[in-house]
Amino acid sequence: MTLDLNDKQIRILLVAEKLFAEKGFDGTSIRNISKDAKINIAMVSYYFGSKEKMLESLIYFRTSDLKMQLENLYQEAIEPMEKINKLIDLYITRINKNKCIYQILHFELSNKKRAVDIKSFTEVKRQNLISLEKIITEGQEKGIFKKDINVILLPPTILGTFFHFQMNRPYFEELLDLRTDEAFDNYIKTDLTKHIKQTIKALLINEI
Amino acid sequence: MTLDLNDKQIRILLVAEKLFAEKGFDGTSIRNISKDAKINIAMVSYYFGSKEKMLESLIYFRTSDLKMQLENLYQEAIEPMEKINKLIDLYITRINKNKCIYQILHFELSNKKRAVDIKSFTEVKRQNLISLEKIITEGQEKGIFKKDINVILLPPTILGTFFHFQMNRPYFEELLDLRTDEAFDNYIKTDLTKHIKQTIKALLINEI
DNA sequence: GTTTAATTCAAACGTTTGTTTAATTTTCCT
DNA sequence: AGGAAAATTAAACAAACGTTTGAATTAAAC
Repeated sequence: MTLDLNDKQIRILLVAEKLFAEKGFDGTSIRNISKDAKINIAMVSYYFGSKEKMLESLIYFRTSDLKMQLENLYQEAIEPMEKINKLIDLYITRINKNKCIYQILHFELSNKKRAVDIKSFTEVKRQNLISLEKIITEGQEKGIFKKDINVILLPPTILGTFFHFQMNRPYFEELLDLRTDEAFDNYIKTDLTKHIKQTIKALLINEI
Repeated sequence: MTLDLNDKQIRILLVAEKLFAEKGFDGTSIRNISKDAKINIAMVSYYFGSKEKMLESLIYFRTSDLKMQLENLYQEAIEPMEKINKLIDLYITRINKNKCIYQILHFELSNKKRAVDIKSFTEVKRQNLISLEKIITEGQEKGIFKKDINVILLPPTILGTFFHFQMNRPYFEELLDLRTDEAFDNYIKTDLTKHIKQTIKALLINEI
């Protein structure tokens, strides 16, 4: 699958991304999108074929470049624990920068109504897992990490903790008194990131 | 807020719960629900007033009894670490038994389109946090848990890990070769639960 | 048994939905 | 400049949406 999108197509996708994230795919009409993007309602069908195909284009547009990021990380000449920390930073920064598409994916992945093509995204996850496994093995061979680690369940803990915090934003905003966007983002960058790093580190090095 | 639901109303809610979880609130029509529940389409408006009010009734119906469960746990005469393990078991069993409503809540909590009344659910979360804080303090006073623990971020790690695993079910089904519902549920009850318990234990007792 | 209230139903309501049409405008190439 | 291709438009399409209506049926009360 390849995408060759012009400026106008990208503008439509950006508006659609925002609205899908806010109101869901079914909760957003083509008329909503065309109004915000200041285009005619026929343009969506003209450029993408249909509303669903536009969603597929959007997902591919936002996830296809993810592939290479973790592979590069493995090649860096730093300690395994440092790689893990960088990996967590990378995940949080990346997802925080692309909240909308991950919000959409989060819903669409568990939606039985549409069989939207997310093979490309699954492939990304598989690749990332392989990179993570390599880092863990490296750390084990150096005697830094302990032996029995369920690598498959590490991403759910890293991503799950972060997503859960994002999904319940209003609740944590009030609980932690984070009234501005800046305060909330800052808490993620400091306390939440620190918590996740601590959690994973504890899992990797402490014998229990 | 109180609810006095008759058998037919509950039957409607159960069908709605299933469909909302599968296809989303906006992705499910009243006609879908009435067909599956074998009732006339007018009955939803007749009993609940509107589709949105039905959602509110459903959320209240499913979450109002949650309140007391954790309070009892704190009172039990067992070690703090054992209480934490029981708490994790309780969360996983409870959510696993009520997958549908948590799937719905997960989406509705972050949906800007509807301002559905979830105050009752927020209150449940607050109460649970207080119970958890009491357990942690008890463990710290006994010298079992370490001092600086970010209690607020423990539920996101417990619940987030579990939800992330549930939300990406098709991916993990293939990755872990869990082809039947039984195999999947069994993996949750054994490996995933063990992983979460290990994670939290490592956070509570290991100095880093 | 009659009356009153609650329930159920088919039909219709006015909107909104995603998509298509056909005419028009703009862009690009020679 | 002229003609083919691409882009844009308003209008219309049938289908689906949530909700309401008013008559028919059942249940409850006296």
